[in-house]
Amino acid sequence: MKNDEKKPGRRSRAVAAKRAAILEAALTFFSQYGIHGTSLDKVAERADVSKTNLLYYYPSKEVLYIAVLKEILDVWLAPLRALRHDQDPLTAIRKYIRLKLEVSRDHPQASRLFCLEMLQGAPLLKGELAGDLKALVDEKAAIIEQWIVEGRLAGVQPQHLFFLLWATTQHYADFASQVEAITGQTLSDPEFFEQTLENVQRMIIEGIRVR
Amino acid sequence: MKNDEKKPGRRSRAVAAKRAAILEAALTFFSQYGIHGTSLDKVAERADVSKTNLLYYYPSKEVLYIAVLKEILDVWLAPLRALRHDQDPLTAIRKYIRLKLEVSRDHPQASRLFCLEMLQGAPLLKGELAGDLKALVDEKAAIIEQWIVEGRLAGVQPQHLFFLLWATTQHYADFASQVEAITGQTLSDPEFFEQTLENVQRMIIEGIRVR
DNA sequence: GTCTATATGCCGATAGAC
DNA sequence: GTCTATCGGCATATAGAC
Repeated sequence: MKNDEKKPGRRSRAVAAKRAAILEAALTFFSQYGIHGTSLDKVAERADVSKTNLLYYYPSKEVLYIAVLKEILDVWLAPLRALRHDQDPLTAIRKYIRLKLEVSRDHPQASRLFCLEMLQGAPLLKGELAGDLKALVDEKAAIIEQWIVEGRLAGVQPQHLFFLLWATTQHYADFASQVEAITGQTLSDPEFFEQTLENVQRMIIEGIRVR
Repeated sequence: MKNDEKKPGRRSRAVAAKRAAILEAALTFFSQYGIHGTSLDKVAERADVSKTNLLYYYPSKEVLYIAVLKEILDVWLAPLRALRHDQDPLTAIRKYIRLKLEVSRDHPQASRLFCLEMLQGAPLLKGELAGDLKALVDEKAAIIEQWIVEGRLAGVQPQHLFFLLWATTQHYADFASQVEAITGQTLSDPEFFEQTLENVQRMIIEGIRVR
């Protein structure tokens, strides 16, 4: 209690580890079955704590769910934050695609939970969406627009470009089972990852019209 | 019982109407809350039948869920079926984007339920995915490849092109709340629909590099 | 085919000892 | 902080009358 935030001692470090274990276990199930399809028993078992103990750290299922959501939102936003105007437009977007595809490879569960939340109308994320995300997107959209004005990027509406980028990169995480059913491969296969990256970058930058 | 399939009489027509009402109500809830987040009470209420009666027509929740899934799979596949080799490649793909975007506008719930199922690893659709879908995709991928060989389309791997097309068009249904949070608009607004279509078609066909 | 009543099981959350 | 025991509610599904 004394030093919960700063200079974590042995005790609070153990506590933090436990909270982290619970969060991770929760993400595993929430991202696949949703909040309703997940029982606290399962989460507790996976995190190797008792259900009562879990409820000691997170007083209700919804509190736990929101805690998980907040964590993943940062992961999801990180690549976009990296977009700056003092870069070459095409290089920047190529890099953005790589970063986002890495998220799909390394944090597919985060991507899926985010998607799940959106499908439901984002009831628990509406605030963040209208606030933080909207502000961030507006800021980055201005960069895109400037590039277009400078004639360094073809004329498209920035929001639609973002949607195209998000949708395409997340697809490999959210629809992984479909991707696997059709290609027989996963992003965790380095060869398939590079091949995917190459194709996505090329299609978005160059389009599919023959020159 | 006599003529359940052919020449539906008054009785079986009434039955069919009831089954349809149940399916529609079920889609409404399943697509938003998933199978676990949906109670049969709610579905029954919405379809204006008693819960017991619902269970008479669909003996279990899972049976009902699968029935709904099967229905929407057709809707989802229809645009792809329309793709033929004897078309101009770019015209065909432009049209495909329009059809798919119309599905996102007119059947957003179907799109969302499909997405939800994918997120879970498509446990109840794995069979169809590996069979029907895979076959259809292979067939259509061959068309794309032929266009490429003929020099009428830029060189990309057909599967990745499909993923790009699917992801982008479905995004406007599945992430509608995000789209609305950022643009303040919906596909049901005709102006926004045309603007979206225009942007998506241009980005995919032309890319974002300046010429 | 449709109803009322109910069996049955699961799960979130709390009480209270230690 | 962690445990055992348990409450209370909800939801699927069935039994059986009409």
